[in-house]
Amino acid sequence: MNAITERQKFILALVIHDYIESAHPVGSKPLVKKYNLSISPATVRNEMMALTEKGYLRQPHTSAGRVPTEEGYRFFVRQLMGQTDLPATTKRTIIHQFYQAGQDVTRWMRLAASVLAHQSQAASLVTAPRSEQARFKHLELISTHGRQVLMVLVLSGGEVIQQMLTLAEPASQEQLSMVAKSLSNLCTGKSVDEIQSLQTPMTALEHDLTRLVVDEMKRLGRAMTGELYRDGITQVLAEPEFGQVEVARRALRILEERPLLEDLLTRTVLSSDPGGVQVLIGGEGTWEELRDCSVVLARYGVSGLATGTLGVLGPMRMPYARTISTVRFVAGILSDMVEDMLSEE
Amino acid sequence: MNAITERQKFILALVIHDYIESAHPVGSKPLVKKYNLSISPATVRNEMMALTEKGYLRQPHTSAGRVPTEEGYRFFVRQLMGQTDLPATTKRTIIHQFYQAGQDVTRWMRLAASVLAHQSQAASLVTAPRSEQARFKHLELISTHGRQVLMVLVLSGGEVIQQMLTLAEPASQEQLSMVAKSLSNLCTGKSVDEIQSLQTPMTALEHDLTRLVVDEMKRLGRAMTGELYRDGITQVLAEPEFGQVEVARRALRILEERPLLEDLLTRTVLSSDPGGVQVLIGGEGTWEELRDCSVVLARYGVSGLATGTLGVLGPMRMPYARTISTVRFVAGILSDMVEDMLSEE
DNA sequence: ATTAGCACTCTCGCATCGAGAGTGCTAAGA
DNA sequence: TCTTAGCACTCTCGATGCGAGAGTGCTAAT
Repeated sequence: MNAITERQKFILALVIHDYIESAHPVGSKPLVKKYNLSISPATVRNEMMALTEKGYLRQPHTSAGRVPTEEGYRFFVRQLMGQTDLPATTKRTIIHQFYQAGQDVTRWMRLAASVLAHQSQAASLVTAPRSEQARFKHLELISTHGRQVLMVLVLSGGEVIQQMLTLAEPASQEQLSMVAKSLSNLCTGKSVDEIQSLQTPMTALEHDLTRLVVDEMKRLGRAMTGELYRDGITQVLAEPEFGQVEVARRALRILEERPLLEDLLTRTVLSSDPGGVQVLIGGEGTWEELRDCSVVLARYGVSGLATGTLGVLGPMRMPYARTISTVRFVAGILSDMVEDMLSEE
Repeated sequence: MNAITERQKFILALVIHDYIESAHPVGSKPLVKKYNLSISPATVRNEMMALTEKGYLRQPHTSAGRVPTEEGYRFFVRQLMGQTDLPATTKRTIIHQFYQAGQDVTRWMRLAASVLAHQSQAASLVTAPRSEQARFKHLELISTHGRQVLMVLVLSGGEVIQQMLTLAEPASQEQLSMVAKSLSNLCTGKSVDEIQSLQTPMTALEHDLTRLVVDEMKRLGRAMTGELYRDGITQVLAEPEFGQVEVARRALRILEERPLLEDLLTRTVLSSDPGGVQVLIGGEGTWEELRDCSVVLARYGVSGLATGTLGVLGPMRMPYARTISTVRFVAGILSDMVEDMLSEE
């Protein structure tokens, strides 16, 4: 009984399209006029009533136009919105920018955040790629002064960990290089667990260093997300729905406070595979902070080896088609780059 | 003729104090009552009139209380505000947190931003320490796959630059280590210019690598500020003066858009020595974006070797005494840490 | 020099009102 | 049965007016 007719779908799509564009409740008469519909406002009104009953539209007050509900947006995103793609020229520009950023992961991240923010006119978030099970790649010990040593640990995902440490006994750079080399040979390609259970005989120094390496690898493993890169915070403040500062504040908190953000990511894309795009509309009953917002998230990288998250936060009235294709496109670029990086190594 | 009397100073200080606390224009009668003044409201009014003529106070409209002008705040900060210091317990807590962060520069930065934001209830900004004239410290070449090599370049300020590069000819890890070692010996302690003008005979590979090293060091030198760390953006949105989103947006842009920020830093603290705290009140006629804000900035680190900037952005109605002492304190901690790092190396 | 008294001014909240927009319903037409 | 013209109704929004309250500036007395 509750099946939605084709015409209703059409009108729903129009209403959403118009509302996304204008941010004003959509009335029947202007809608007919604007899109040159061959049906009368009265008919549109009837259909709107039906859509309101089905829960896809609502009216802010008795006599105002219609506004999409969260359910309406969801239906739109799932079934009505065509699979669009970014214009070829836009794509080329973006790819060119990434190309110029060279091999510098930090610059990729910043650039990705910037591109997402500008393309979607919203706030963006990118987390640096991380290996779920990082593998040891290289260890370097650099003598600095007295017993102070700079340890540089390189992992398979490209992560570089630097840590100052103080030796029990002074050691020359030659000795340190020897130790680093032998440990590198021993551990290369091994995971934390494998290194931890090594039974090879070692000197005291080697033993201590191994412990340190294991500790650092574990510490990195515990951090759920890598470094965060954000952009477009001020952009999103320009949206009319954030005219009330409390609304903006509530939404932006989720980008600023790590625990909130990690909760969100953990319960959505963190476990998903790279490729798919997830759309969260209006907090989905779970995230009070996102009540008035939508979030488009995707995971990028190579599953099981090195992955990261990227996404966009904007008002619920968001140009979904464009945003989703942007997110998908940027995720694809970053995935390619991570892949390149891994295959090169 | 325009000398300000002691009593006027006293009243000005009271008005500012009260306004900072309440965010409401301060009237003569409530002021007398609240602070149990031994003079009458009428006298206070006369003094307020004088202060208004001198440009330290103004009235939002004919019949409202007084509000401090930018000039008023400046006078207050320069001459009226006593040198306060953070409570000892607060200091201890902060120091403890830094102590726990170990030697990880990234964690220092994040922590510094967080402490600044929470202590001053405003938005904070910290830039990573950078060497003005970075010196070469160590070079490492790590063979990864085929002709792909990961170059790790360590500079005196502690900066680590990683860059993937592709060799013209394949080379073994042994060969690479040899080259890295000889170049390290050659360049250690040298500045870009010195490396660039080296006349030592080299192999083609060494020559190419030297060029790369020089390029990277120059690139880093061009970037005026290191990585940025921000916090407290949502905190500052809670301040009543940012109830108008456009006001908040205007102010926050300066934190988000690098060019704006670099302009601000360049023309204020970037050339100053670590230690001093600079207070910018209401844009000082130069920064339109900061019209309604104040910024407290300081430089930290070791002059000429490695320095960074930190600061706080909040409404003009800001608890200056507390904010300034917080900024000074955190700058001191970071300076100590940078100093330690440098002396250890 | 200080202060009590007072008239004056301006904001703010509240109620009122009319215009405008858009609806829901009804009844007529295809 | 579906569509549509017509119409009364509802609700928002901006303008207007008004009274209360707060705080000032001035004057005159101490």
